[in-house]
Amino acid sequence: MKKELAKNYDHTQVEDRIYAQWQKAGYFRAEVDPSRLPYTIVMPPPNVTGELHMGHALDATIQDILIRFKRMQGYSALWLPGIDHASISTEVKVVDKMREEENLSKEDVGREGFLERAWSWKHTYGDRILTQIRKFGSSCDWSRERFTMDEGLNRAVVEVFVRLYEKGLIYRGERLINWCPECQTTISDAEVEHKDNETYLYYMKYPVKDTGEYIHFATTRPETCFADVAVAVNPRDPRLAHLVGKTAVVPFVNREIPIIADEHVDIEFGVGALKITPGHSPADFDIGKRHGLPVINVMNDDGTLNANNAEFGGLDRFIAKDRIVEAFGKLGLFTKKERVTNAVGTHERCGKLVEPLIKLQWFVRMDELAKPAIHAHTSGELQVFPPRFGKVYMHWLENIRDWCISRQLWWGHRIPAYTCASCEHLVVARTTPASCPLCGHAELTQDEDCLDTWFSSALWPFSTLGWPDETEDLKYFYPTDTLVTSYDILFFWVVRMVFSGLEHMGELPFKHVIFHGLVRDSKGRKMSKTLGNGVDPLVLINEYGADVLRLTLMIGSSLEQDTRFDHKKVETNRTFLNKIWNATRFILMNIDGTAPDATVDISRLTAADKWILSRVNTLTEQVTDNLERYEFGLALQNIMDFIRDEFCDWYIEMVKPRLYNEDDPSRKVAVAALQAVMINSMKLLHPFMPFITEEVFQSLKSGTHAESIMICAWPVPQNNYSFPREEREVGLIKDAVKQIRALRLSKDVAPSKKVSVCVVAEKQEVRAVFENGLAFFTTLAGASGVHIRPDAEGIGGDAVSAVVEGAVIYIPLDELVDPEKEAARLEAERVKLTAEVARVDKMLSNERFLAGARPEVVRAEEAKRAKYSDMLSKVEEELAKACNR
RNA sequence: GGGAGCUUAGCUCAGCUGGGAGAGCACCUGCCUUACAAGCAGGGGGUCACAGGUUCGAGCCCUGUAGCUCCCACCA
Repeated sequence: MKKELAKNYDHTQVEDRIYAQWQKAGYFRAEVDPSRLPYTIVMPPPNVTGELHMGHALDATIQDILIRFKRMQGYSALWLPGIDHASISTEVKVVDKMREEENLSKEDVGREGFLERAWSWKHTYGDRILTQIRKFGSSCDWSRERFTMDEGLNRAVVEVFVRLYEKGLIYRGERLINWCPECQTTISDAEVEHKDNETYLYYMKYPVKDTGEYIHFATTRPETCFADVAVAVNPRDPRLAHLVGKTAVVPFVNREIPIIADEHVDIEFGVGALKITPGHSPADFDIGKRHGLPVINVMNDDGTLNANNAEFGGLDRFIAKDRIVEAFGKLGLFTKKERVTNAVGTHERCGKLVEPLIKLQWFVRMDELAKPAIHAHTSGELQVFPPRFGKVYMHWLENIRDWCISRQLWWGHRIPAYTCASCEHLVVARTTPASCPLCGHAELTQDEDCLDTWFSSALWPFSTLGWPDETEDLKYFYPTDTLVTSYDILFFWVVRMVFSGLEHMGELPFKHVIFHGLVRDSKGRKMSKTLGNGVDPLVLINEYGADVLRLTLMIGSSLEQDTRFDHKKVETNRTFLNKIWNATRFILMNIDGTAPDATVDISRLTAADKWILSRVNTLTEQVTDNLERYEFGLALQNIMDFIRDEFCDWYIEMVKPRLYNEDDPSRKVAVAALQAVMINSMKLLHPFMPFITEEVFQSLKSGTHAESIMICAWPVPQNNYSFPREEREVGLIKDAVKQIRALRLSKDVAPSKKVSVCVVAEKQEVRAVFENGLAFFTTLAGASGVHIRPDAEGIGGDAVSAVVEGAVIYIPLDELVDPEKEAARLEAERVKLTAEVARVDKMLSNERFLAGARPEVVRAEEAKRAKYSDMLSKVEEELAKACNR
């Protein structure tokens, strides 16, 4: 029975069905198997907040390529999937939803009511995201799926918190933190995005007590005036030296503040004096500490000024700025303002201005934790791809500051700290203490705050494997092998996983980190909601299938660069799938009755068979090597080029006559070779395009094959399928066929018209090659009556000629031949070859080249010299003949 | 202020330790050849940003310049 396939590939008939089969067969499940090596990737958990975007698709594609590749290589390959609770983003979304749908606020529903709604959000959107990841074709081990807030991970979080606290690496303190008035929570330094802001620099002055003088200063933040505790000048500034030690007076609140000297002040800037506001500026906070100055807070959590602002209390910070300047002006204390751009901190989630505020918060002490993470990179133990990101990693760790981890949120891991209601003793504990260890009082209240989302993500590579329990999974799969992520979360996540892994596991969480670029739109812009230029990967999958999406993301890409996503590319990439599909159809049409076993009888192989099998060998080597080096784009290019340019365009065309002739003794071997080459190509392509390769494999496989391509062994090059001689010979025949085709077209010979061809080669072995490939002139070049001869005797001026290595090809075309044009064509060829020969000669006569270049390079150049000189002399002969006509 | 990346065909981009400039799209010519018109055959098109340097040899290494992009950063 011949199998028949539809003429065009239709992913809708394939992808979901195959994914379900894989899942049912349990191929995604990674077993703890001491007889095999583990290969582990933990998926960067997508936020439960939203939809998946192209970045996720790229991320998942790279990881799936690696996992499928390693799985086929025989590793026990685990790709552990999961979702992140995304504390702040989710909380904001749930709050919005609650307000819109129920007209309720957090305060209305309370902590319990809120968490109930948040969990229901998680279930709805979490499930949706996981369904979407499946659509990508991701071969995750779903039996090990985790959520950053599930019970096991909560245990890990509490354990880590307690351990770090007991080691003194977590502390609670009043520090200047970044406060987001919009989201009503603290955020870490990493979450602050500096943006250039057009604003004014205000020139103002305070009266200096008992002198009648004023001290001038310039500031961009007049609204924090009432938090000023000093005015500073540079100690080396002669203009203002006489004021140091005197006292200035802040109007309205009439606070007396010292005029101090500090190196930090830039003499050149403004008027060379700086108002010191430790409560609202990180730089000023440090200066204040140096001089033992007090800290005053003038702002409320919602961004309005508080009661420390005299009559300005209650005003919003932006309104207050103008009012205060106005009021200063009335007192003659404001002189001028000028336009200036300065960098302001914004919250990377909501984009709103962040306020530095003093608050009592929890911090992770970073200096000790950073050291081993720095060492891991300098020692080469942790490898980063592309390597330049290593520098970014180092720079950040070397300049790291303590990490503020507490958030004024409800959705997240609650801080395991308890305060005694009686003696106010602070207890950090794994479980709620029954009573105060200090005074025995039974009533303790837990800290209201939650932890930064990244605190739990930082533990992901080991918490997901069962830590703090010493599970079998943890012992076998940790440390993981490769982490794949986008470079924009290097600081948030990668660095924190590294130091957490080193601290709690004593081992790096992964050996390699791969950073890929961002997926941008066709114009190179970042995809974003506000621009509305985002592309939904699921829409594309519905229309074109996941294979095409994956192909589009990977082809012609490198890790170095962001990639542009263009819908047009998707459309053209689809044709490659169709190519594969039709090659398969062709093979199936020629497999009749019992499908032959794909093992090939070497003794019956023709030169063409040997050539293509040898090429598969080389391809296998290239693809494997490129995958090992994370050169995904190159590996994919290798396969595509092979399938299109060599297998389809040449080999299939070459074997057609054998297939169409039922009596051809080499027919069976051709079918077997077709099948073997196709199956091998599909194996190499499978990590990139899992669905179509499986579908093709299922159509072509015979009894001796595995039941799924997913569990096939990765191809390895085999010496007995390496045929360098046939590669050269078929190469020569291809050259000859191409020359004939080009000649025909240039002479406007109708495709249907047969031309007779005469091949002249003086060497017997060259003639043998052409004798062997005689049929190809007929079938591939439209030749009739091909003659192969040792000399050109009797070939007259009515023929056009072309030169290949070792032979001249003549086509008698009678009246179509224009001697002048022939001469011009040959002359152009002669010029080209002369240049080539000269170039190669120069190299080969250079002793320093012979001494310095690699031997294979020298050999290649020598081969070129032989080839080109031969062709050049033949072209010269033909040219002479043409000119004599 | 510090650092990184990019600049290759009209467009989008590859080019892996230096060794005859590539792909896809677009364009031109000819073909519905029984796997595929979502196709086949053939073709045109590039001082590899610029200027120096190292080298027998540079798109690739070094220095500098220009333009674009990004990251980090407590000059108010």
